[in-house]
Amino acid sequence: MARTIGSHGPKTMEAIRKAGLRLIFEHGYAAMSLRQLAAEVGIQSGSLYNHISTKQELLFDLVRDHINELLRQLDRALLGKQNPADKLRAFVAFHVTYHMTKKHEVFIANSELRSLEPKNYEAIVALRGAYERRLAAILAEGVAEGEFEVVDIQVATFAILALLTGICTWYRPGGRLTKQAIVAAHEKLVLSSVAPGPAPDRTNIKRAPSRSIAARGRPERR
Amino acid sequence: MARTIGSHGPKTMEAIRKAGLRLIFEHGYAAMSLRQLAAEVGIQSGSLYNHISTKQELLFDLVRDHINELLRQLDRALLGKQNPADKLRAFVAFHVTYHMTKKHEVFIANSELRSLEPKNYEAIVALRGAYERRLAAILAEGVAEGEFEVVDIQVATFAILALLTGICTWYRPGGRLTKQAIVAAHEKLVLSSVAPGPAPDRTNIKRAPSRSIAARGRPERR
Amino acid sequence: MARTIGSHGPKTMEAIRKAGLRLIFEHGYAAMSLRQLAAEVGIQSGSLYNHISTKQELLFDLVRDHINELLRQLDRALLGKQNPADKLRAFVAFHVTYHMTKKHEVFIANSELRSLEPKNYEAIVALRGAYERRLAAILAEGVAEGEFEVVDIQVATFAILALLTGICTWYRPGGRLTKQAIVAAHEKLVLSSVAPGPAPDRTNIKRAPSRSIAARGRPERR
Amino acid sequence: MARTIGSHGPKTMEAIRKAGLRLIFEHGYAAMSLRQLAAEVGIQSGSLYNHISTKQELLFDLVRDHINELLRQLDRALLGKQNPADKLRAFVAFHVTYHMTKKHEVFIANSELRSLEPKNYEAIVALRGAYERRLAAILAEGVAEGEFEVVDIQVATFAILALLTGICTWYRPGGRLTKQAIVAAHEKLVLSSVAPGPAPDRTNIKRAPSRSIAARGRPERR
DNA sequence: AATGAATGAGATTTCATTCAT
DNA sequence: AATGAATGAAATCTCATTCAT
Repeated sequence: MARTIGSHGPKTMEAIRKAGLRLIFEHGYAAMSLRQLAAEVGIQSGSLYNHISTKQELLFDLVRDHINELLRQLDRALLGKQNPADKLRAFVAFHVTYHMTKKHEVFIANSELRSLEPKNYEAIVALRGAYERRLAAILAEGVAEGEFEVVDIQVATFAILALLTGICTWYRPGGRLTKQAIVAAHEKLVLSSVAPGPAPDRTNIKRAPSRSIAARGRPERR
Repeated sequence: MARTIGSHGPKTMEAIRKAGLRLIFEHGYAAMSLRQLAAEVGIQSGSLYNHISTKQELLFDLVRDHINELLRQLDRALLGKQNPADKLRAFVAFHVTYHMTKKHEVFIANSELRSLEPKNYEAIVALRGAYERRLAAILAEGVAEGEFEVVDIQVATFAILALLTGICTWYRPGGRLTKQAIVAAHEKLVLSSVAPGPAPDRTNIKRAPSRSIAARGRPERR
Repeated sequence: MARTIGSHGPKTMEAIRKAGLRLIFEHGYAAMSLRQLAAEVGIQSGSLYNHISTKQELLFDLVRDHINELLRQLDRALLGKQNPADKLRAFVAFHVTYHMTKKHEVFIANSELRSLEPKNYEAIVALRGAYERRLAAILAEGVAEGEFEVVDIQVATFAILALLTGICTWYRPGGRLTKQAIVAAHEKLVLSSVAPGPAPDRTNIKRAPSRSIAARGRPERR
Repeated sequence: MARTIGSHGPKTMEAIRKAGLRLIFEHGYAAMSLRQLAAEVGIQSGSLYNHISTKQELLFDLVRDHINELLRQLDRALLGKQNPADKLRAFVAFHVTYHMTKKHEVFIANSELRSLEPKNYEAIVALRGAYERRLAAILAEGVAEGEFEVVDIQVATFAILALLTGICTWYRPGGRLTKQAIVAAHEKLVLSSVAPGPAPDRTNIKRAPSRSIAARGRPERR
């Protein structure tokens, strides 16, 4: 909408990234055409290639830069937190807040991994693993200290991340709830979810032998 | 000349649906070409049109049929459950189990809504709303009876659904955990998450005025 | 010119090949666009892909099929010739005649080798080597029997082939000379060129140590 | 900001010509992009236009300058030669030597005529005609004096030129033969080829009525 | 004389869809 | 119900060329 017609100079690249994020968020990588993107930026589609090398590289750059930033800021948010509950609360608050601010980036980084070419995919999954391990470590520490209780750390990690990341499918600024309320709602859910508590009314569960977090496999391709 | 190779007879439609589910799951709707799909089935792409009317209709049918089936089976799973905790446990068990069995369908029904044309989109969102309302109602009942505690029912509904649906991004049969273990892990997480419990260490939260579940807006399009 | 509008069925492939030969002959492979080619055939450019897999494959097929045919017919033309002079005369007559009939194919097979991708290039050069070796063998035999005299067999082979192949840059049916006259002119030139005869008025020439024909190197690429 | 890397000053034009010759030789005019050329020279493609006016003009200049130089040097090489055989030997020696030194220029001047726009094409063909006429005149003189025997002077002219020009498709310095040996090999072939000699074993050939050399037609275009 | 960014045309290739057979 | 060949639009990407700086 902010069509800076005949966009020029070093601002063009930034405009491409911003428009790219929005279009991929809305339509998906495969469904976004470079013509659309160029039109959004206000240039001819061929002119995009003065700034990007391929469509695939654009996606890769967007995702990689996002995850790097995410990791950097997460580590800052966790700084100084001592006990597992504080860490977990900080993790949730950071994650939710960040996702409300950068919902395009976050959504894309989760949903468009399958659009990455193998080499790029490997690189991103490695980065993502680092982020997941931060949460897994917090949970493991809490379990070890008896503060938390989960059936399986890996499953809990994935589940909590899915829960938190779900925000960017429905959050829109100016909605019914304030950001703080949304953060609080998620803190309650997550903190409670790992609290020692009501045993499920089932028995003979094969307990997870390992609590190290395994790499998620890539969905099989043909 | 005709019918040299490839499947034929009434089995073809089923083969198309199955291959379509897998290909859309792997590559996404936009990135799946009908040539790919036809090749998977063992026919020419033109022959697909003896069975489907358009690519879009195929997606719509797959998603609609899935959600209808989901609702039907959910209602059966909830049959006879009386108190909110039992209902919630049944919901989780059903949802997780179903998602492990039909991960392609479930994933597509969540991730490819944006690929539906407006009319189809509306129809599906309406169906999905019915499913969401089942969970929202359980939570509301539990809160009313003092069994559950959440900051906001709508947020909790979306969060729990996101948590549960996350399974289909990583589940693979034959993995480290049995199905029952996975179900149990999720039951623990979800049941705990809404248990009356550790107050978040924040105050003055603007409480949600309404607990009716609002329709999620569709992401704005151009 | 023979634009069979809306060309259909199995004739299309033949039309593509014929038009492709002419257009590559006239403009060169790189300068021929598939739109041009399709227009010539009377179809849309996308429709070409019902018959060819890529532009490069079209070139490769045209060149390979031509060289195979050339070899086949050469061997037939040489059948039964006993002494080197008869063989050489037959070679010249065949080569010249063939080149007048198929000047497009011949020209392309010589001038567009550089447009072949490495793998295709290797395959064609191997085939071409077989053709060159036929002539080299005739010359070697003639030299051994004292009927011919050349300074270097490899150089003579390349030179004679260049001489003979030059025809397709200027020959046009209906010109000043009959085909027979053209053949006779070339027979005279080639037969004389290797006849024992006027020593060049130079001395101390480093004689060629080997008379085996070496593979021509591919022009270096970047 | 400007002039960070890459050649500059008056040497740039020479670098462009040299790189252009090599790239056209290797890939052909149509397949050489100005980006490639600029990269080779070490500048941006836009900067080429400080030195050339269009891609087409670059080709034209390269070809024209080459042919002019060729003519100039040929005339110097023929200076003082009296009888046809000496002239022909001098022609061959000059041509072969020159082609070994300037194989890029020679090859392009022969193979890229079709890439010239009509006006440029006419100009070059006129120049080339002058060169061809030098050889045709030598042959005619030799035939008139009874020193040479050919079936048709025009055909012989074209054939000998093709033979001699073939060198630049295979010559590479440092190969098996010395330059002198290569020259000698070609002198033998050419001098012998026009020597009165073995009548072809055919009869009733329609003799060429004219011995003036006709202009080669340009290949028909669309 | 060089850069970097733009243009507008055009390249090859793929797509969903149609239809006579 | 399947094929093979067609369409017309659209995809990504490259091209020669221009021009303000």
